[in-house]
Amino acid sequence: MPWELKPDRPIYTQLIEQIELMIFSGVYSLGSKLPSVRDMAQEAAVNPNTMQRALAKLEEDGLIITHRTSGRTITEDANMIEEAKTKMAERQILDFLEKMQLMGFKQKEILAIINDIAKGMKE
Amino acid sequence: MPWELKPDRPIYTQLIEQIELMIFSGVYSLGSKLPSVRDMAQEAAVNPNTMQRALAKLEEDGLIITHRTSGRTITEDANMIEEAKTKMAERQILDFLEKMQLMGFKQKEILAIINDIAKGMKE
Amino acid sequence: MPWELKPDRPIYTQLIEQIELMIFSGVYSLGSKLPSVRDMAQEAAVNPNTMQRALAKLEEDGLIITHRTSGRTITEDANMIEEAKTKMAERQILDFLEKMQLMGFKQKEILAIINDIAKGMKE
Amino acid sequence: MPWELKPDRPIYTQLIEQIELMIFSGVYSLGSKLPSVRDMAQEAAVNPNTMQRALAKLEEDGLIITHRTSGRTITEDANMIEEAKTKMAERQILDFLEKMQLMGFKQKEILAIINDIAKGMKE
DNA sequence: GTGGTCTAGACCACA
DNA sequence: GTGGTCTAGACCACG
Repeated sequence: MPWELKPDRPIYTQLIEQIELMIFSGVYSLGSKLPSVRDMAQEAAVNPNTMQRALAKLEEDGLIITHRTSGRTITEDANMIEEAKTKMAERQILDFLEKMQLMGFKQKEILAIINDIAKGMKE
Repeated sequence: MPWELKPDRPIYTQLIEQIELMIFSGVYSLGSKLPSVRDMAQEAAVNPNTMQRALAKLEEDGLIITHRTSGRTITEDANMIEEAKTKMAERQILDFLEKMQLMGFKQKEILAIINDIAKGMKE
Repeated sequence: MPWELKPDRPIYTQLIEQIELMIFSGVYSLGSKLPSVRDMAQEAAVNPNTMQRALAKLEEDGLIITHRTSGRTITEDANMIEEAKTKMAERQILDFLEKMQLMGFKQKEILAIINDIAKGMKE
Repeated sequence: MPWELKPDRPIYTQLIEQIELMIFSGVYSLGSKLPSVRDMAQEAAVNPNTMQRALAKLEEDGLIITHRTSGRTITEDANMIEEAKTKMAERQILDFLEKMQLMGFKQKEILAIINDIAKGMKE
């Protein structure tokens, strides 16, 4: 899972998204311990402050728990995670549909196209 | 066709999108002349600099042609337009599918969800 | 309204509180424009980043609205402000009562003491 | 008397508060001997260093006396204790009243609110 | 000139 | 060694 950071959006938001994805997909499992801020920052080739900002947001959202002097862990609340996942998915979909409609595509067209493309992708 | 500008994203990108949409949907037809920057800016209730910036980007992409002494026209190259539209759509879709898969959704799930949500949207 | 910053708690939280107080008490009225981040930072003798952090939190809470390139204004939503004020008051009171009880004071005692002291204060 | 430690504030300050409370309320009476640091630490399920730190602060405030070779005792000076208690209470109350007034609450309002809330709390 | 982001580097409290 | 905060200074996008 390489850290892909593009310069077109704030880095810290991309960090948030990618860490969320790692949580959703089980790379970081329920209750497991996260590396230290400094380590994660180094691995992502990012300033520790930036990584800290991302983690702070994730904690605010309840996905991560900070133990003041002994690192951070992923929440053990599966519902919390499921909720965040659903929320993220909805936002993705709505954004996508809105853009496609702005471009003049009708719903039928969108579904047809996406169907076609999806066939060609790896499972 | 009201100009809908939200304050959460750069104005000029929204202008680009909306003008593109107008081109794609034929509000501005092939080869037709665009209003002056000032007029367009005024109609959109936007700073002329901002409108200027949007138009510059559209020209860069080949959708608009600037005639130094006589304003701007939409390109007459239908292929160019179709190409721009397709290109934009493809990138949207691929980005979307990739993110959804990273989140752990299978193709069937994605299609099911998007189908559901699309039903609730305005045509 | 001098900026009183003590070294025993994070500065940015103190900035948040003091700006909230200024909003609640009308120093900054509904819809009025705030000074620039840099100006406010200078006035409070604080790094602009720190002031920015405080203002970002206030915006997150809905008390302040950021206009991307033209400064910030206080929300015009009186309810929003009233709500924040009530919330802040409740937290103050609960914190206070909890501490007093921890110290062994009964409710009657607390009320008696506070009554006495309040008499001696300026209206 | 269970040791209630929350992870949101420094452990050692919570230890201080709880030990103070035990002194104020007579659980540890004037002149009585305290358990060893290790025992207290174990009972509170806390690192001995942390307990040590809390006791050091209490000694600094004069509530506890360290006898280099024979452990610690509570001070025999009743005035000292009463003074500490009163001092702490006064500061709590004044801070509280000041903040509430800054928020624009009149004394009557404060008393009314606090009265309401106090009713809902455990004795 | 406005807000937003990022970095580098430092210091602190805590356990 | 852990997270948290702060500063200084820089750069960027925007209008």
